[in-house]
Formats: sequence, structure tokens, C-alpha cells
Amino acid sequence: MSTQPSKQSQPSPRRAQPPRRGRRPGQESSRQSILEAARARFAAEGFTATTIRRVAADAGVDASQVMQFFRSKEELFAAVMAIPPSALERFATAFEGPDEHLGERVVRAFLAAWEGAPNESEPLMAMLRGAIVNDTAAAALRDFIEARLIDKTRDRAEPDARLRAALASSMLVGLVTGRDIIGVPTLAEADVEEIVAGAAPAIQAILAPAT
Amino acid sequence: MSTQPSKQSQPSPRRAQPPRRGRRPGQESSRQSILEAARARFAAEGFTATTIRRVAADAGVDASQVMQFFRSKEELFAAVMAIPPSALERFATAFEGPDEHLGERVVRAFLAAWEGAPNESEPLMAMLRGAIVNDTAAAALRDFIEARLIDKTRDRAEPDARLRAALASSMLVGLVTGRDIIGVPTLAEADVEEIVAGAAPAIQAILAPAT
DNA sequence: CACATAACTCAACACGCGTTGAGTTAGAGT
DNA sequence: ACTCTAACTCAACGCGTGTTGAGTTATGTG
Repeated sequence: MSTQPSKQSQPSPRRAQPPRRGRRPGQESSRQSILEAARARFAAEGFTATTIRRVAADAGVDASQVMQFFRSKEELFAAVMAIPPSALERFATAFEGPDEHLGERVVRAFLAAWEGAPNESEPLMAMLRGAIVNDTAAAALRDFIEARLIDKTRDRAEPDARLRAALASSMLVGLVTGRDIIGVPTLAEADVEEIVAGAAPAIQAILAPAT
Repeated sequence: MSTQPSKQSQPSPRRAQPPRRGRRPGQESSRQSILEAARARFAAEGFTATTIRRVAADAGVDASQVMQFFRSKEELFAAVMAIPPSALERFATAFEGPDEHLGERVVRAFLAAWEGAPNESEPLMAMLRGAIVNDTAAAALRDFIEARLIDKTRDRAEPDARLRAALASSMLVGLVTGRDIIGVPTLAEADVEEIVAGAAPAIQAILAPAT
């Protein structure tokens, strides 16, 4: 859970303390393969439909090895859902700038995050698909919306800024769900500019009612 | 699949045609119990997490009897998702009337449909929860949005009325999902009037951009 | 080299699932 | 009374699942 950078390569203070011996964690290629395969599967099929055996097959390893790296399916899922910082920055910058185009910037940032490069969109997709059936994912999505999106409007003056941000966020999640997960034809066939043109005024009306 | 009213209680033309003999379908109490139990389970837990055995237990019958009435889990699910006509009428009437309060009426109709009496809201909830993992439900939700919501704006003049209706529908579905399924605190704690006040202008901006 | 430990393999487990089929019970028609 | 058939029960099936544990291989460190 959460968004720890963790696996940085610098060995840092290595020589000190307990003189551990034996084989060192290798090139981590397997662990990485598993993560990638799991990310793709979870994003495409959701938590329940994704099986450890299939992920292992995709990654070209044994199923029990998945269990050795990540201790359970739950933990694998949690590891997958770590949201890449690059996706978060989009939102941070989207809320900066003049109010008159706030809606448009936010809509664009949302679409870009969900429909951009797989590395960024897959954790979000996995989270979204999993949120219905898995408590971990539901909590993560709650957290994502509350912390990453709602708090972005904290500095605004209006008393109900939180509610407005929550409304905008959930509605945009609905838009992305309809377009990319359910596949509502009218939405899926429209191109990005049409969607921005239609949705931006709505988000604008929520986030900057005075304008 | 689809939305047949089907199980209406009037026996209608009973005496005619093939003189069938043998035991008549009883009071249908079991069949009804199964449907109710399934509706509640599917709405609360989604398609995959709901098991036939559990539904049967809830209804106080044997699991294999569920299979006798409805031929498979899929068909049970399809039967559950028949949207009650009363829920549909809300949407039909919401789109009638002066444009200046269109947004508010539609938002109210949506919230009422999803948060009203279990009989009406449970099929919608089941559809929503199932849509992620079950093709039948995804198709039903697509169909619901396309046919029931988008076509309501067919008579409007603007060329992109379909897209506007699709945007509004999916965003409202997102709102309901965030509030009632994911349980985003800010949304879940807000009362209906606050949500209407915040969301209505947005929907208004989408559906009646000229106003 | 020798050892400790990570990486990896293989076979099996207990479980719950949807589904089936054979058999029993009960009630409406003749 | 007899029959037909729906309603219902019971036991079992095959399957795929997440997970475990014992055993093997490889590799960095002393």
C-alpha cells in the first residue's frame, strides 16, 4: 500500500552491522516480470478474475515463486497499485494556474492519466477494476480521491471546496469508467477533444462556480 | 438479458390451449425468495463474489433448486437485473420540462433511483457492481446508458446530443459509485441537497449548454 | 573451497465453486 | 384412485483456486 519509492539502487551503508552472508538478491528480473504481468492482468481483468497461476505463466515463472516474493495475492495486488509519481504530478500541476481554464486542464489531466502510457495507467485501471470487489482497492481508490484530488483544492477559499473536489473527481472517474472499462459506445468512439469540450464546462461549473 | 416485465402476477389466459396436467407451479414462494436473495447478494457483493450456494442458503432452499429455476448463475443474474419499470419512469419524466432546471431534475432522478427503495435500486447496484467482471452486466449497463439515458435526448436539436447525454450519464454513474459503492467519505457524508447543489450546475452545463 | 542463502521447481493439499443426475414428495388434473 | 408433473432433496462430480513444504540449483561471501 501507499507510495514508497523504496527500491532505490544505491547500496548505502553496506559494510556495517550484521555481516550477512550467502547469495544476494539477484538482478530482480523475475520479481520485475511478475510485477509487470500482474499489473497488466489486474488492470485488464480485475482482482478476482486474475489468477496467480496465470500471472506466473505470463512472467515465465512458477506460481509458488510469486508467493515467495509477495506473500499473498493481496500483497501482490497492493504492490501493483503503487501509483507512479509521474501520474501524480499531472494532477498537481493541473490545479495550478488561472481559474478560467481550470475545468479543461483537470479533464485533460484525468484523461491523460487514465489513457496514457501503460506504466502510468495500469495501476489506476487495476485500482478502478478492483475497487468493486476488493477492499484493498476500494480503500486505495478512496484514498486516491480523497488525498490526491480533494486536497488539491485545500487552499481555495470556499467552505465546501472538499465536496466540490469530491464531486468533480468521482464524476471524472465515472467518465473514464464508462469510456474505458464499460465501453459505452458513444463515449468510446468520441475522440479526446470532443470529450474535453463536453466535460470541461461541467467540471468548471463544479470547481469554479463563481467564474 | 434485456428488460422484460415478465413476472407479473395476473394469471391471464389460463384455461386455453394445451390441457396441461400435473402439479401446477405452486405459490412461487421459493422462486421469489431466490430472486430476492440473489438480488441482495449481487447488489452487495457483485457477480463473482456471490455464490449460488449462499443465495440458496439465504432463500432457505437447496442450491440445486436454484439451478432448476434459473438454468445457470448467468441466467439468475440476468433475471435479477431486470430493471423495474418504476425506476425507468423517473428518468423519462426527468427529461421533460423547462430546460433551466434540467440539470437538477436529472441529478435528483439519478440519486433517487440509486438510493431509493431496495426493489428499485438493487438491480441497478447489481448491474453496476457486476459490470466490472461480468459481460452480461457490462452489456446491460451499456445498454441502460445508451438506450434509457442517451435516447432521452434524441429529440433535442444539437448534433452532439448523444455525446452530451453519454457524458452526463457516465459522470452521474461515477458520482453514485463514489458515494454508494466506494464510499468516498466526503461524498458519503454529504446529504442529498448538498450533492444536488454541487452537481446540478455541472449536468446543466452538459445537457443545456446554451442556457 | 565451503558455506549460507536467495532463487527456483515440483507435487500436493484442502477448499469452494457451478453444475448434474437420480430419487422423493406433493398437489392438481382426469 | 390414478397419473402426471412441478417442487424439492441429496450426494457427488470435476475443476481451478490460493497456498504450503520439501527439495534442488545457483551464486555471492568468508
